[in-house]
Amino acid sequence: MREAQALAALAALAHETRLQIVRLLVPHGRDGLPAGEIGGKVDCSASRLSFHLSALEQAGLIVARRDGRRVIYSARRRKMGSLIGYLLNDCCNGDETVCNTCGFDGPNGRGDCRAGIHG
Amino acid sequence: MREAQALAALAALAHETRLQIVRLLVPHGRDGLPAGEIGGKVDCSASRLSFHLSALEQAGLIVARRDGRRVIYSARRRKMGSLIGYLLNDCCNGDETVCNTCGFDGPNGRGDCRAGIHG
DNA sequence: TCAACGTTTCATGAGTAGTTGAAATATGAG
DNA sequence: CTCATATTTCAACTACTCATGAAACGTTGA
Repeated sequence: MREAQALAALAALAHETRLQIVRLLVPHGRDGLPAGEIGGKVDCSASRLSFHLSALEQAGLIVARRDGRRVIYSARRRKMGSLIGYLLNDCCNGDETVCNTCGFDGPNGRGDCRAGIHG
Repeated sequence: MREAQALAALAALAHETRLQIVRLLVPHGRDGLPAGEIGGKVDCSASRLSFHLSALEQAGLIVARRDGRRVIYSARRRKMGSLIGYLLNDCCNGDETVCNTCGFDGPNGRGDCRAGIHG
């Protein structure tokens, strides 16, 4: 990921509602959620929600598709991964302290990443 | 890391100059760099630099100490790690696609993290 | 104490992002 | 076609962030 993209993604995530939206969408994977349902969970007006969804889409973090009269949004998880990769590698240069602190706990349990990286 | 902290950190990083500063400081670890030297590398006026350094410090991403008439700034690498951990775990729920894409390449080479996490 | 250096603070103005409510658009049902 | 639903767009306003240059602050050395 390039710096410009990373900056756009960071700016998009640096807002409470938008971060909530991403957190909500990631677990739903490709299926995503319709805008209305997202609005019900993050508690904001339709126009505000649309604004934030548009901001996230422009930053490449989510993608929209139409399903009948609803619009389904889903997280672009590779983009999120790229952003995190940028922070780890380009920004922090794979620094050991940074890596050791990220305390990853994926499907195989906390510490997997830490153990794998720096032996 | 809590959401509020993560939001503050993301907002701080979502600026070209400030991202550059962090990138510059991380490799210097605890030793850090004096403000003037940072200013020389990121090419901005002294007052602007001071503003950005202050923003990063308030977000907890860097820390300042005085050394004579100079002020030395260093990256708080654990904070960066915590932010990345927040993005991976709290925000993305340890999602496999996200993790696989982060393409970590720490000291032991690209792919360590990927291999370690999801078998 | 004085002058020089390194850095921060302040006041100001410009630009950008965020919120709101109303109106507009797009789709599906009757 | 008309109506209801789902979502987006628009205009207006507020609030915040950013940049600039001048002034102030703290430290060192003469």
